[in-house]
Amino acid sequence: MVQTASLHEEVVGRIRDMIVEGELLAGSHVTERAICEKLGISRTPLREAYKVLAAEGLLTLLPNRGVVVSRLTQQDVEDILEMIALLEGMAVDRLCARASEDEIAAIERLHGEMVEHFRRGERLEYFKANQAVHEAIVAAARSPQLAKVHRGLGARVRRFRFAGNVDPARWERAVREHEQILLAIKDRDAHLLQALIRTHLRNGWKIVRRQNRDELAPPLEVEPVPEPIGRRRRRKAEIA
Amino acid sequence: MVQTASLHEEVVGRIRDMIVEGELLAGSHVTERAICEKLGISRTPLREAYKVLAAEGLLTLLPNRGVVVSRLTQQDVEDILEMIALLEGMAVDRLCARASEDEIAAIERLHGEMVEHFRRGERLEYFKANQAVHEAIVAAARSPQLAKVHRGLGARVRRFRFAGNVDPARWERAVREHEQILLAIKDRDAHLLQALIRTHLRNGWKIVRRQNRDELAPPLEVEPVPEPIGRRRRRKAEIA
DNA sequence: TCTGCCAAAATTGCATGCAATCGTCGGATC
DNA sequence: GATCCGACGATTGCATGCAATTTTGGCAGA
Repeated sequence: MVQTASLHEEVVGRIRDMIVEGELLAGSHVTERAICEKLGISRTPLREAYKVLAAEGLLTLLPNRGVVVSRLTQQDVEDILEMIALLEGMAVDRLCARASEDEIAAIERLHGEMVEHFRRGERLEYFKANQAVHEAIVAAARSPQLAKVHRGLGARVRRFRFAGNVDPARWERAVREHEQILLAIKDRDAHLLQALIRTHLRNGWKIVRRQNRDELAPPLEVEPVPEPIGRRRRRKAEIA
Repeated sequence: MVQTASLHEEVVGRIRDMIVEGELLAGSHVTERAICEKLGISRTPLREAYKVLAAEGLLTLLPNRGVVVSRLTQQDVEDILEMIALLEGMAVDRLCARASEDEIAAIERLHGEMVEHFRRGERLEYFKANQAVHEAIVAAARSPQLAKVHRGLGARVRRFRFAGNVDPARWERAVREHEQILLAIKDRDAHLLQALIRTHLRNGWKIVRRQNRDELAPPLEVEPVPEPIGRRRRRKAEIA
């Protein structure tokens, strides 16, 4: 049974896609009315979606002044990728200890599809398959909490990772790294996997950084949020 | 300048407190009107708060059927604590490499306050100071992204950790572990810190598990969410 | 007594309206 | 000419209203 998402959930997905695909640029101000008209919805579900995306870190709320697409510094992206590496490390530990043969077979199948997309030079499909492999690895750890945090972090940097996948040499190397990872999974060699995954993400980051140099906020910038002109005043409303 | 939070942010804080303090029990259904009247607000900011707390994992949204306070299994709590350990491990790595002497001094000061509360047997104050120490350690890593994820995970298990702090023997031992951690911080001994923090959280978990055996959902329960009676129907609204 | 079904009540989802706040532009003052 | 001030338009924050869905209660039939 396909559980149809509520309207605001669909909106969350749509805006997330718009950010990932670059339709909404980092740092840009997103007015409610513009999106409302674009999606044909009213402001209420949109505002609910804003709150969710802000909690995820993709949007930044400016009280009384709307929202902007969050800008990430190079350091931010690096930190998030390091956290992803830690979580995937935790995932492979559990995977080696507890995954069923079926789950490992599923990972192998997804891996095969990914390699096939690589052979055909299908960049977008490869990217999605790559994501699917990483998510299957996390899923095999059988921790909903881990999967949730991992997914949230992945969403924040997906845009940059995609942009980083354009270098042909890196692409081929990434596939080779994945081959090694798959072998280590089949051997349930947790120690090796830790090292491989860490290296894999680290290598990826080098490219991401090079490709996105312009897109990313400079590391030293304190806060890319425009400062209010006047001083903020207190709200009068108080909750009981 | 104190930035007064918007109404829905205050509501988020209030509901979070209500969950942490046990006023809202895990698994209980939370109707909008009840909270609205209790806080003297209308449904709009409350619903926005719901979405944020659901994104954080404290609430679970049941489409068309309201929200329930998320129930965590023993495994969930264990997984979250392990993730916290990983993140704090990452934090101390950076702390050792980059923290200023001022930041370390601040940690030492908070640690001192915590010990003082322990000596006086002030349980709640100790608990808060303990949190402050852990947050100061993460803050010294100077990664807003890391801090954000760490804070989110901490919120999800705060309730259980507090309940776990009632065992006198564990309490004293926790303080001793903190003493060791502080020393390792002052020595900037990242390797030792990793081990200490991991052990510290693991020891805490043993008590948490024992104390909260009733509160936590049993590990094998698939989904604690009450099943709908009728089948779900499709929504008719579609976004453009 | 139990089951199935239908209608009423309760609750949620979304749209709209109004008040408060913010940004801008024009004019007065120094 | 620059700065400060105030009013206007635009935008956000919150409250309320209506439609849709779920839940409940009762009743008929087995």
